[in-house]
Amino acid sequence: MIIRGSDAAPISFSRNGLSKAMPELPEVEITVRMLRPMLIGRSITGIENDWPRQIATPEFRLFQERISQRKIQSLDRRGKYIIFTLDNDEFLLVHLKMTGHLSIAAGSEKPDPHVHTTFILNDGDQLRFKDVRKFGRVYLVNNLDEILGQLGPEPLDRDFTGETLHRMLRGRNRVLKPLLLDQTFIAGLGNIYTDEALHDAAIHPSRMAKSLTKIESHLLHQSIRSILLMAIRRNGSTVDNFRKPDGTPGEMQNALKVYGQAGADCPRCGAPIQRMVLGGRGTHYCANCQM
DNA sequence: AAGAGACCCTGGATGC
DNA sequence: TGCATCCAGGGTCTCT
Repeated sequence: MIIRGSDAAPISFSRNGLSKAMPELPEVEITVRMLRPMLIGRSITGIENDWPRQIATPEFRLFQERISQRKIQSLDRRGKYIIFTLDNDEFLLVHLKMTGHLSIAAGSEKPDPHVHTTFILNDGDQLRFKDVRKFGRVYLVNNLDEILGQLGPEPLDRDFTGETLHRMLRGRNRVLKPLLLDQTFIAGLGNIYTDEALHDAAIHPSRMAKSLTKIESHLLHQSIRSILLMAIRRNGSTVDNFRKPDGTPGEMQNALKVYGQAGADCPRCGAPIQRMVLGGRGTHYCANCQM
């Protein structure tokens, strides 16, 4: 199931005790929505690349050959992947990871030094993939399952209900926070919105998945959906670095209640927000009202 | 099935 | 003040 949608915003906090953040489902969705009307129907006539490892598959020369002269038929999202459907039934996939960013620029415009892959479009404009940390990857495949086959359900899909989540959590002997970050469990959640959803549902991140009651599972389901939808409505979170494809920031960062808020008052109960490391990831929560 | 650790990479923070 | 070094940060893969 592919989500027909919009554009993305990675987040990035400066170093004062906070953290860097990356594009999660809402930011990828925003990116897709913004790029879609600008790209559908246009052709890729060539590619420039100064860091071939950004092309995950196939090998660069083959990639170059296969992408050339391809027309973009549609633009979609699945989890945190951006999917370009090409006119030869191949798919160009982009994962922004932490600092990736896609934008369209005139060919005459001087590129940012962190742009490593540039798709030349038929009218001279360019689709630029900028990525400071070089974690992001580009894939060209003829079978989507090759890359997306293992992804879990889409949290905003109609089929993903509270009952679904309850069934998925039941019997899972795993700590909740790392499980929610596992893309094969649910596709699209990242560190920021997982912390926010758990806080919203008043559930402690270190609870075991199987310990959630049916009511708690339904609450968490509702929180995951409402947090993601709010983030999409607010054009994603921008802290420091993140920009939408048109260069403007998102607004969701102003609505974050726990992520990056260590030491601040919990908006619900006033107790200080804590930070701990769970599954190797910074985790923000309120020890007083998340049970 | 679950979890720990490594790896990818950069730039801001820290130490000297 | 300037330079060198350290390490956070998220997703994925490998190994146990």
